[in-house]
Amino acid sequence: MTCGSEFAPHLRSRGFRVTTQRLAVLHVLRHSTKRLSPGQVWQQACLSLPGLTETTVYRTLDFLVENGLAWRIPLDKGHLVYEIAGPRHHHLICRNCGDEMQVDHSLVSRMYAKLEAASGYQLSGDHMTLFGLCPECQKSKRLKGVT
Amino acid sequence: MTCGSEFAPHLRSRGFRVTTQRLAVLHVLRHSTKRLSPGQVWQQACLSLPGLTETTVYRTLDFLVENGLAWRIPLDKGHLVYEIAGPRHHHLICRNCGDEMQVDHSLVSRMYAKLEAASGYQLSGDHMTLFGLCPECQKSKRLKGVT
DNA sequence: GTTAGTGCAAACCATTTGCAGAACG
DNA sequence: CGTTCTGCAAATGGTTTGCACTAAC
Repeated sequence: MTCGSEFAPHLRSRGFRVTTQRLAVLHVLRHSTKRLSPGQVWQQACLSLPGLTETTVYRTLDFLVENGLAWRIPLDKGHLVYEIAGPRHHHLICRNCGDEMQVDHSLVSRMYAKLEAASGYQLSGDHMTLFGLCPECQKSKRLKGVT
Repeated sequence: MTCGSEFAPHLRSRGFRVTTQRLAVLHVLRHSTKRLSPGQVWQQACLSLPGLTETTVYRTLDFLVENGLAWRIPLDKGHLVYEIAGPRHHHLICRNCGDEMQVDHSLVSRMYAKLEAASGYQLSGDHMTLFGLCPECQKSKRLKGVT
């Protein structure tokens, strides 16, 4: 559970307490290459902090999202995954093999501008997750109708 | 419960049965200006078909999504809403007042192409929902930190 | 010492499942 | 008539809540 120096000031400066539970959850998110469900965060955080409660993980994740330290992303069937906040990017997920790929925000920033101009909305820093078929699965076709 | 003539052929031609329950759910989706949660679909469908079960609504919605007659969209906190399938478009939702606005797919089609070119992925006909502040709520600022 | 934050256990609620009966074709 | 689909009721499982206790500051 390193990461204390990375996140503690951010928390303290806003009047929040720096607890081992929060650091454990932050540590897991910070070092995961994948986005994680609450259950997965809990399992992994338990390794460094045995006894950690699932309840606390839920509360901590909500807390981190509200304070801009983590992002919450709803996947296709409503399941939520969490990711450490950082440079803005988006994800493509393969409907067939589940592969996840990151794409830089620069690829879509023009579209954001276009949408704002057309709608008058001021868009949030939303994370987008789009679904499709990865290059490998396109080759090995003969799928059950997934598009 | 009109809509029979609109959807029945599509169902029958694929070997599915045309039931009053399916037509009732389709009717609700077809005539709603908003996207609806399963519970909302159930409530409204019950008006035209008393006795309809929530279970059946869930099964029907899944069925419709799998067969391309409806779209399932996960909102920010993982709650699912459903919408009748139709010409491709996307939604902007105001984080403050909840207002929903449609935007045409043409505004984002170039981005889809760019992403496919950059990633090698073949993207699905995904529906995007982005969040932000609608013009009205931008004016009446003094919000609780929503962005 | 105060108060925010946590653990525990119970409650919650939307969704899913098994099975017997209804109704579509 | 055979099979798909529905209703019912119970189970499920992820998430939330209340409250007493712990620990950060």
